[in-house]
Amino acid sequence: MSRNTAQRKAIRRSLREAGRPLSAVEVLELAQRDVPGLGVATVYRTIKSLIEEGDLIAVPLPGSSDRYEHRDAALNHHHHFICNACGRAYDIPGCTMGFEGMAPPGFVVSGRDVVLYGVCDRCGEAGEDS
Amino acid sequence: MSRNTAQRKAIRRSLREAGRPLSAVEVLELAQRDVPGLGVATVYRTIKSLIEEGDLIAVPLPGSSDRYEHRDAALNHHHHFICNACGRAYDIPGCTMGFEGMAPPGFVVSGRDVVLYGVCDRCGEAGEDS
DNA sequence: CTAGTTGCAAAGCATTTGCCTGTGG
DNA sequence: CCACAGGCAAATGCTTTGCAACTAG
Repeated sequence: MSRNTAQRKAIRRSLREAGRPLSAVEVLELAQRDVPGLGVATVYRTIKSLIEEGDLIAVPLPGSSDRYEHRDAALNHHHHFICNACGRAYDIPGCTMGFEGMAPPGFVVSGRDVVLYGVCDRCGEAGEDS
Repeated sequence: MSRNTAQRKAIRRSLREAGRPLSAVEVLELAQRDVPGLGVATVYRTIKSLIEEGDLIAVPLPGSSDRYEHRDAALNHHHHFICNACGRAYDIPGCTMGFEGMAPPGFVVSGRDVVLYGVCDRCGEAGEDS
């Protein structure tokens, strides 16, 4: 069913090699290196089908558009980091718990999202010349 | 500079009485009880000016549009809960920490968002007739 | 009186869909 | 060959903005 076209290959490769969750635009830009004529619609359509196939998961973040990463990366439960300088998202390994009991009575907790904000290593380096 | 119009009063009142963070549409619907002709644009504009005045804060949530709540409500640091059934957002009192050390070396953490998902008390009751 | 405020409608953005051409298998 | 995939452009949904009429102070 999936026809393994050049564009699909480029999109998969971008996500695989990024090592962090990518936004649709980031995927587009990376994949366009392989397939210059690639359009946004194709990126969105391919991402959606990859999610349906179970290869990719969507990472919703507060205040910014969804990122996407390989299911494998999400298997070991982790949280995310957003750089206030460059806006990139990163994975943070490790699972924190103890939230389930925080909810008021009558509320049933079934999941959680933890997002840290700050400055990433790359942006930290760049601004160190104080 | 703020002219204390009927619509502004209605919007402030909705947010004050809700007791939880409201989306723009929720504000609109509540405020329209007082001012039937109220338009969305006014809600967004008023919310923005209330934020600039420091009365309101925006609450960005993963995967859904921003909610807004009184600054006072946000003063005692807290997290948020989103009901998977009705989509409403709630405040959860209490501050969890110990995240700052989780970031990889080179990453500086300056803030965090914790969002819990599940079923709220209202929706829990409704579905209890099993 | 008159600058800030409002409602409406149009403009922006990011994402989605329709449609017709292109192509992998 | 031909159904799926892709590119373009139009359509969406949410938020913002332009503008002329309106009103609080």
